Amino acid sequence: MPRASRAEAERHREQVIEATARLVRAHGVDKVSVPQAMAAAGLTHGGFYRHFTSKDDLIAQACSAAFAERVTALDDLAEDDAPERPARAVFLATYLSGPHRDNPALGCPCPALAMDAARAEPGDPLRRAFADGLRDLVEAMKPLTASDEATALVELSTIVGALTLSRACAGDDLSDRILAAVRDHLVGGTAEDGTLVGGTAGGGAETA
Amino acid sequence: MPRASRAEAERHREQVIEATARLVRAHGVDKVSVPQAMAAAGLTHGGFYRHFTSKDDLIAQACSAAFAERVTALDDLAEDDAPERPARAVFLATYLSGPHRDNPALGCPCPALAMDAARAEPGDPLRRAFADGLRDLVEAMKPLTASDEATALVELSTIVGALTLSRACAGDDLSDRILAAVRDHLVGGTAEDGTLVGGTAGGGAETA
DNA sequence: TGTACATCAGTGAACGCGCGTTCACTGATGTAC
DNA sequence: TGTACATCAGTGAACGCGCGTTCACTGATGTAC
Repeated sequence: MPRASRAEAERHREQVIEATARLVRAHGVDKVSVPQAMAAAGLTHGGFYRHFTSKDDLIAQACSAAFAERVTALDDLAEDDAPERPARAVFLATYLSGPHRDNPALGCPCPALAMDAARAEPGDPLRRAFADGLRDLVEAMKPLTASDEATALVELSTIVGALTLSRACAGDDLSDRILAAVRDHLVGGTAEDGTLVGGTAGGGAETA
Repeated sequence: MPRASRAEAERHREQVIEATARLVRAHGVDKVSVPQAMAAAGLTHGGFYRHFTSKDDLIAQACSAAFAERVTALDDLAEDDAPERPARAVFLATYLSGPHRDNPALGCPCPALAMDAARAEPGDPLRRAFADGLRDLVEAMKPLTASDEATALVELSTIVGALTLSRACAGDDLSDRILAAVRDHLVGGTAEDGTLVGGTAGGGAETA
């Protein structure tokens, strides 16, 4: 493959970013290599620097792509809001589900990338990408939870912490108990919004 | 230093574990090398395998040490409980403080190590060390929050998520707003336990 | 529309580096008498 | 208590490996006429 057309090259660039957005959520920033990311688009590593200025550059773009993907999903969810199937309850139950815990690659970038972002140097583009993405995600959550930023931040903190901890002890009884406890707390009996989602049963789709 | 006494060797082992417990919380499992960990006890890397069977072994022991350190701190805090200075409020305000956000090395292992544990292979001793440590930490929290496991899990999830996110966007306005929102939510006006800790002011000690 | 040529997407070998781990060696410690 | 010797904590060089990055090269694409 000695020379691709501009359209092909642009498609390759997008494939690399999308694949990295998945790989990085599943395995962490340090465990995704340039050769791996390029291979995901069927390319060898040599051409990497025609698309990106550095590995850090790619990682930051992958982080932004992951947040953008989630914001779109949240916007779609908010549009499908209905009294018998409140978007907030659907969002929380899906977020706090076994499938979301077990499939970080397509899940929320907050639990997956927050510590990588926290450990990035001040000049690392990942820091800005994460902060900007987080801000967008909080904005997208407001219509679902309440219009108040503080409430959205508390609710996001709660579900991010729950998913983070449940992933860390996956395979242990405690993992499911964490998800169930937080699900009950947020969408169970005493939630501000009345919802139809009640008990401690698991399940839910892969993304939210 | 060709041959240390057994007592010295044991002290070296403990120094390596303690130093690694700090390094690993600050920089992550992948960023702490065997030479670094040994250097923290004034040793070269060659003698590493007289103390540990592998790097994974050291990391797991460091994780356990970090949890043990925190459980001790929590037990001490519970003993100092007083009506005018409720241990729960002290714990939460300290946990959700700027100093705790900015000093992961001596802080809670949950936000610092959860994703490293989540990404460890099933056979990796870090997974078991984290799950066991988490269980101990939840037990130690019960006397502070409520005697109910579910409540402790919800509260822990909330503060772990808040610290994780605030670290990821440290340097940005949003970082302080996350900590303030969750602090107000948990120890502010509507908290189940009445407390004396009220507003949105920052501060607090380094550990809790 | 057809030809000549510059552009540049992708290749694959090479670089220097730090990693986890191994090993022959040193010499003080710990022990047996 | 004093001596002889085995033990073993720590040293430092070496291993194979994969990493991020660079670079000379290839040849189809895109463009100028």
